[in-house]
Order: sequence, then structure tokens, then C-alpha cells
Amino acid sequence: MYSMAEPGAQAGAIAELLKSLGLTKYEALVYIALLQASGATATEIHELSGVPRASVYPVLERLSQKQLVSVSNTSPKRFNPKRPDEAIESLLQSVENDATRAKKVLNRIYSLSSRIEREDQELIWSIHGDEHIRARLLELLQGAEESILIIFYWDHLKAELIEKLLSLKKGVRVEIITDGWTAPLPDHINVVIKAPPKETPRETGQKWLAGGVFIIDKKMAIVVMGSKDEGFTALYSESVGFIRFFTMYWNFFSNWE
Amino acid sequence: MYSMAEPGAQAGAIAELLKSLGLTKYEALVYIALLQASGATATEIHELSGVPRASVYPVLERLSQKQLVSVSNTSPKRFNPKRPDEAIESLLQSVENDATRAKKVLNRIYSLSSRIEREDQELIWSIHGDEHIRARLLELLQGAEESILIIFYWDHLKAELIEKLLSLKKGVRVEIITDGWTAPLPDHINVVIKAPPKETPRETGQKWLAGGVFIIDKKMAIVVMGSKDEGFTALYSESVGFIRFFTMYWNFFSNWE
DNA sequence: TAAATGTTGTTATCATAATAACAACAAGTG
DNA sequence: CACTTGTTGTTATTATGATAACAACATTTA
Repeated sequence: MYSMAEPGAQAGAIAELLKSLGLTKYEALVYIALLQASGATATEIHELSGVPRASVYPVLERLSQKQLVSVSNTSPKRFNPKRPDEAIESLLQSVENDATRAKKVLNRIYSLSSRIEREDQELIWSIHGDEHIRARLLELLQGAEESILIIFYWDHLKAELIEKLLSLKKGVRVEIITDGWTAPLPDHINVVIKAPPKETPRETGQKWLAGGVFIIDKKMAIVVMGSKDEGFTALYSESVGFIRFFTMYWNFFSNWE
Repeated sequence: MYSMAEPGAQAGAIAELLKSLGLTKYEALVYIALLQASGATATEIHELSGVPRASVYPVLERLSQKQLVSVSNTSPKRFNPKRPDEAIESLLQSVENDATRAKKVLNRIYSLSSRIEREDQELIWSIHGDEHIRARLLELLQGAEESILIIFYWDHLKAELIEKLLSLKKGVRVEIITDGWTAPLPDHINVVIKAPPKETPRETGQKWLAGGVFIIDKKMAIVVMGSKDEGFTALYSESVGFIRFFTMYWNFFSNWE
């Protein structure tokens, strides 16, 4: 039994997707099986889905609670799936309901709470992981109102960064120090090309060192650094000291060589 | 310690909501606590949330993976929550992504699968539960193209049903037998008032018997019946026998007394 | 300064509940 | 009878929730 055209092969992957809509693995598998054989009996479903026959019954019960399948009153019972787009739409709907309700309450808690003013701006926050840093960085850049200073040696992110910068509103003055630039240059963006700061053989220590400094509106700075093997770390802060330091750093670089 | 205005009291309820967005109970509780004290330390969070101090660390780790909190690199560490609307929006976003991907694949499976034609129309399907029946019924009525025949003695649903019927497109001819009608009467709707079929003392057996018959486009019939204490059951089918039976039933009623 | 105390962050361990998987059986069906 | 269906109970297995113990520091106090 090595062939069977296994739709069950990809079923596992889809099951994962359906889990975030609140289904269990079995519920997902059973539903998927039913789509391939509307009106199947419990046993047929069991065979198609790989779910133990005994488990199929309670699972179908739950699915019919959730309005994803209907049950015939024949003997043996037969089951019918709700059309997938309807099904997913209705699951999503209920998640969205929860989301808006949660949003409402949480927002109240957030604004209502006499949040202890802890001089957030004096703290330095850190983020780990390529993806997280990327997301946060783009988010922060998006919020820029006046000016952005950048030092940038990080090939991986280059394309996305450029795109984001080009999409900023005109009023924002952008100054960039980097090792190469191929995109169009609106007049509010000023690029200075500099060779990467290869402090002698970079292979000493780690390979593929990359990094960047971003200073936004003179009141928020983000520093990214990392290497292929150690992963990336970013710091960001509104602390005046932090900003002053990296502004100096930027100026130093800007006037170098 | 009986007062303290317990925001933790409702926290449990909100935690439930957040679970459908993919958070665990602890993740929810910790995040909620953080909203009340941005920039708190692990210990403070522990005190506010009731989550064991040792558990707070891994939970915060997961939350920061999910981009819901950021971490300072001070000692002790301090934590900052993402603004609740952003947070929820981004969680919801990822669920929606999964949903659309799932929808795509499932629809393909559904349409592609040489669904064994099992003469669905010969089967009779059943639904249980007030809410489920309501939802399905309205959905089916919505799909009507030509005609709807109705026998209706079910106070609970009356308002919604009327609304739905009035919202149908003009082409659909509607014939209703019921015990009372107060809404406006467009000329494609025809109502016959009849006293409920009280087959002598209805208290014999169950109290509050209610029910209805709906025949849509002469090719789909839904029958609802139930009582306050036993709950409701609905049958629906495209079986010709089923439809013929209830059409006769309708005619019988229509010409009665 | 040395000892005592408290805090933080980390790890290991245990408990519990949800889900998954299996085995057994009674009732129904042909 | 042989077979299938539907149901029940029991046992893994996993994810999550909860507790305990500890090393590293920092703070206090004598």
C-alpha cells in the first residue's frame, strides 16, 4: 500500500493551518477527508483520514457542533461537509469576534491603568531573530516624521529597506551611509557610498558580520548587528544617551576617510 | 485581601478570548498584566498575573517570539507590551493568513476530488440545537430562487424569519401558513392565518411544542420541531420522497378547516 | 569587611488536562 | 452466521501548567 495518491500526505500540512482556526488535528483530518468524499460513512472517513475509527465518532460530533458537518439519520450515518469557503469563513468569523472583543477590553485596561511612568525612554530594549528585527525596524521607520539617519551594511535586508524608504512621505529627510545603492534617488534621500568598515580581516571571529544604525527623528535609535552563525540582535531606545552616542557614531562615519 | 479591584478577576475571561488567537492561558495572563504595568520586571509581572515566577520567564520568551513584548537589557530585565490593538491585529493577521491559505487548498481538494456521487439528494440530514438550526435555515432561505412554502409555529424565530423573508428578491413567491403576522406584506408574500394545530391538550407529553416546515424551490425541504425541554431538531433533504411528503402536508394544512 | 539576606534568572522536576490511539463489545444488518 | 456499526472504557502521548532548587549577584547589617 505504498501509493494511493496520498492526499493524506499534504493533509498534515493543512491540518496545521486549520489548527490556528481552532480545530484539532483529528478534526482537521476528518474534515479534509470528508471533502474528498461527501456523504461518507464513519468507516470510510476513518480509512481516508487515517484517524482511528473509534475516534471518528466523537470528532464528527464536535465538528457538527461547530457546524462544519451535517449528519444524516440513515443507518449507517452519513456525513456531509459544509463547503470549505463557508466553513473557514465562519470559523474565522468567530475568531474575529473574539479578537474585537479582546481588543476592546485590552485597550481599556491599557489606557485605564495608571501605567506606572517608568521613564520608558531611559530603557534600552532588545530584539532577537532576523524576522523580528526586520518587522520592528520597518515598523519604526514607517513612523518617521522628520528625519532618518542610516548606516547600513546588511545585504539581506537591503531590498526591503529601500522599498520602505522610497515609500515614506516627502517631508522625511533621509541620510544614508552604505556600500552601494542601485535604486532611484528622490531628492529627500541622500546617499553616501563608503566601503564597509572592514577592520582588517573580518574572518577573525565570525564570518558574515553585518549591521546597521538607524536614527529616527533624533529621538529613537535602533542598532542591528549580527552574523550568519550567531544570529542577529537589535537594540533600540529613546534614551538620550543612547541616541547621542549613535548620532556621534553616525557623524564620525559620515566624515571618515 | 478581598478587594483590590481585581482586574485579575476578569482577566480569566479575556484569557479565553486570547486563546482563540493562539495564546495559552499564561501568555494571555502575562500580557494582560504587562498592559497594566508597562516596563515591569519579571517579579512584578508574576505578582500581577498570578503566574508562578519561574513560569514567567519562558512565557515572556514565547511572547517576545510572537512580537508581543520587547525586553530591555537592563538588570533586572524589564518588559514592554506591544500596544493591544497592534498586538491583536497582528495575531489576527496571522490567523487570517492561515485561513486564506487553508481555504485555497481545501477548495481545490473539494472541487478536484471526484466526489463520489452518492445521490446526496436521497439522503436526509439532521441538525441539532437551536442556534445551528437557525443559522442553517436562514442560510437556505437566502438561497431561494423561485418559491418558498412555509408552515410556521415557532415564536422564538419569528422576528428574524420575517426579516429574512422581506429581504428576499422580488422574484421569489412566498406562501406562509402561520398563527399571526404583523409585518408589512409585499405582494410576493401571501400569508394565511390559521390557529395552531393544537391536537387537543398539548400539555400531554411535552410543553411548548413548536415547529415549522419550509419548502424551497420545490427541491429542498426543512422540517423543524422541538420543545423547550427536549431541544430542537431539524431535518432537511433534497430527496423527492421527502419533499413530496411535506408538500402534501403543506397542501393539507392549507386547505384545512 | 564578612556574614546574612534578598533578588534574579535558570534549570530540573512534577502534575494535570487535552488529545491521540487502541481494544473490546453490544447491537444491528444482511 | 459473518460482518459492520456505533459505543465504551482504558492507555499513551503531548502540551501546558505548577513547584522546587540553585547559582550569581546585589544589598543590607554587624
